[in-house]
Amino acid sequence: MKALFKTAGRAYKAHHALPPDAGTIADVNHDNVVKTISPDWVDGETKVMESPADHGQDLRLWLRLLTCSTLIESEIRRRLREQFDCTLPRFDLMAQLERAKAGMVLGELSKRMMVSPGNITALVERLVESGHVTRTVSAADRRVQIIALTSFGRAEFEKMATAHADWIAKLFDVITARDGKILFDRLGKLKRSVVTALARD
Amino acid sequence: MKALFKTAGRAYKAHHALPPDAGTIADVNHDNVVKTISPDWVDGETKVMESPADHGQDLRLWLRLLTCSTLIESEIRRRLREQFDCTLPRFDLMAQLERAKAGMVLGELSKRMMVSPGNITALVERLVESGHVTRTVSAADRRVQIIALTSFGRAEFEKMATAHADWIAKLFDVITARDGKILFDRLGKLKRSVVTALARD
DNA sequence: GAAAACTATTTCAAGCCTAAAGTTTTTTTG
DNA sequence: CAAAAAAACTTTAGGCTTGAAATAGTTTTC
Repeated sequence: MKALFKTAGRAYKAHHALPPDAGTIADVNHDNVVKTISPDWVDGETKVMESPADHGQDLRLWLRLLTCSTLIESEIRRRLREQFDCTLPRFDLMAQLERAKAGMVLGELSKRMMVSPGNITALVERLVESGHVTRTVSAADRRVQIIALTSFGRAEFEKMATAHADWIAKLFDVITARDGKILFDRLGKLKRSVVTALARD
Repeated sequence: MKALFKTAGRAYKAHHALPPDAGTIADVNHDNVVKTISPDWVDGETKVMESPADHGQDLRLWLRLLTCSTLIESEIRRRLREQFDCTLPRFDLMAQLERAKAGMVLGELSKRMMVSPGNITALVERLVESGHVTRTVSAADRRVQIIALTSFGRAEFEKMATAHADWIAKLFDVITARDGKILFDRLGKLKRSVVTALARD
């Protein structure tokens, strides 16, 4: 595949730090940061706690959630880049295609990946260039493009998917099955809460 | 502030779909997608379940976690853009600065926000241009730049922070305090698991 | 005190991502 | 059927992000 791009992953990243999940965002990566933290934080948190309806609890939960997913996501991006010279969006796109034997329409890819159509255009273009996918104009409807994995693309993806599953398993190593179940369950509730709130518009 | 940029938020986005958190990633945003889903998915999940050490459970948990945070994050980006013509990175940077009365060194910002230094350079540049922050070369060490909120920046930030806390509270509305506590707690465990795994390198 | 090592920041190339404004093709409607 | 509407993409401008290389200033070492 020979270096399609110079960089692309985000090795750092983990925005959002509003009331900073007490000592936890910072202490995760830079030991020397912690000492500078305590006094400000108390203020920040106190302030938040005083707002109506206990927003503080929700905010802290949100920040911790974000910290977790960013931490994991960054690591996966880094490994995909270092070990496979691949980005997460490329991996995701191939993951979608893997289960669509007959290929998938560009718009469908966009919907499933929850990214804008214009984004997919360029992403697919690069994947075509590197020989991972093909793009065919549909005979039935000439507006439509069908994207499918090449056998090379499929082979590459299998390698990455195996490694990926392994990385996740190792990262989640210490979590007991029971806690995993609880998390999964409560995150489901959270998702429903968010979706419900979003629907109220 | 008059339109600093044309776009910037990601209204969609929510990559990763490896074994697709059954019916949940897709059904969240595009009603018409659901019908195309069922058969592929079962296969996907079955396959994953068969892998050693029950990676499937971890993978599903990871995907659900990612779905949740992406969902919330996208919405926040969207609202920041629509209601305040601001991006999440800008908001985050100001949030960091808000609790640093005397300003903060660029490198410190980079560490706290967990993004690369080169990124902060441009972000700060734009915030200086729009009058939200100031950038001063330190007298003690001329390599160092001290970034601080202007009073305008502070005022703008306060408005956004208030709205932001409110958005989160509304999104988390349905979650009981008890479930919130459980989530917060287990996410703490998860974070420790991840950090531990990352340290083993 | 000069050379070497280290630190803070900027610059660069390239990919990611969005919203909005086109383009082309198909479907709907009067 | 022809005009209008809708659908599937592509294009464009512009912000975000990284890793690596370069710049400039400070500290350490001999």
